Amino acid sequence: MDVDRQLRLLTANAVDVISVAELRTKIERGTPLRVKLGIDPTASDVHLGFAVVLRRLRMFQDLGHKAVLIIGDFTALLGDPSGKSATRPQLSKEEVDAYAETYVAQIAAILDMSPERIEVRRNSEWLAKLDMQDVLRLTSQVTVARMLERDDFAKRYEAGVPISLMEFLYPLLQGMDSVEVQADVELGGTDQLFNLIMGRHLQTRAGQEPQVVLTTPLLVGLDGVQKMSKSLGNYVGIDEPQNEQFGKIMSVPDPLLPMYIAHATAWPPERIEEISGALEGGTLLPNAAKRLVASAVVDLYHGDGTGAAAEAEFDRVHKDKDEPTDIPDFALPSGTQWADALVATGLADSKRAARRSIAEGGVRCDGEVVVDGDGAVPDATHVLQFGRRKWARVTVG
RNA sequence: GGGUCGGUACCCGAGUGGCCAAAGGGGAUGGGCUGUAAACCCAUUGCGUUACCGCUACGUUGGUUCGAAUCCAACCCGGCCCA
Repeated sequence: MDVDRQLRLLTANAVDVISVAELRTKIERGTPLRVKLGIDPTASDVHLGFAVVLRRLRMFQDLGHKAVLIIGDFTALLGDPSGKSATRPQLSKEEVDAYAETYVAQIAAILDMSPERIEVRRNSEWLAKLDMQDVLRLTSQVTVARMLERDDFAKRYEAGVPISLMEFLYPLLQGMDSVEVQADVELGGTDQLFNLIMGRHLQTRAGQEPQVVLTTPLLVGLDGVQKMSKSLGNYVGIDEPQNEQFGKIMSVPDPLLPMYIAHATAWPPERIEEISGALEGGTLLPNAAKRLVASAVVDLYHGDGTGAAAEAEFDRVHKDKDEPTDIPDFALPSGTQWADALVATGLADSKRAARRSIAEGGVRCDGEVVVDGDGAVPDATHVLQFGRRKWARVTVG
């Protein structure tokens, strides 16, 4: 593929590219680039937000370049402060190992895992060996003023929120990774910009050609405000059931649509422009656009055709107000009270919460609003609905 | 190291002896409207079979008191200023 087309595909919808000229030069050499992506094994679910940068890496792979995946098993022990306005809890080695394993398994759904296209490394490999002298040499390469330029640090410092000295080490260690694997390019979310640039700085100091830095946007989560993350619960996991994914995407606030169109799917740039253009021009309604995105995402992670099935199910439940097809079953002893049944099926968090919802008319049994909060569920099989979205089938007796 | 201010529920934050499971806001949940969007309106928001009853909870531990988030002591953690 010619260089211009490669550049277009690789940089489309990216936020920062430092720099396009450097990237062009590297591509023109014709040798496969080593494209680094660091993953922080501190959570177990890969979601659409992280998929953004993974898809970008996949694109590099498809164009003949080599992915260098760094599992930050050592840095995870420090806790990356990025984007958090607080120090992240440190994890034990065992936790990190467990997360790393499930992570890599899920990543395989997006990346090309064939050995000639990917190299997976753990940064404990080299970081664990550093002695105090190495660390001192490393810290001497960056000034405090430079560190405080980092947006996150600057804000926290300004706000009087604690910043531990250890956190200053994080960008340095991540930069060391780039030196160690001799990265040509490093990818990351926009919150990683500072760390990525640190890689350039350290590589230059080490006499290497600096890596090109390419950042992708942070996908905003379902709440419409904060970046998608597992801990905020505003995410769509790539592992989630198709109906779940479809429904979640349908609940994305409209203003986020252009972002989801551009980054949640694997559409080529032309298709993205076409759809976002239609949306902007008013020839495509938000609801319809959202359906396209939702369907495309489901197809992407569950196989072609599954998006249409999920859409049909969605209409069945939300348009025709029918029961979903995949309601979980539970068996309960005769005489179980409503509140206990709601807790036992996981629909309610506590009996108090269950009672509250019953009192508010938020619980239905076989389509009828449950009124008698103190009574028992009659013997038989019933379909319970809690709120609009939670369902359970119970067989009592 | 010294001085000073502070640590309250998911988050922010009020509360300085009983009327405090703890104001207010955010978030979340349920309901209405709707396109499982937004905006808006109503309600709820520690747990326990209703409860003005019990339990748990205001950094930790111990103490004073009939009674403590509130007073005392020690300790732990943090911000700011000085060194």
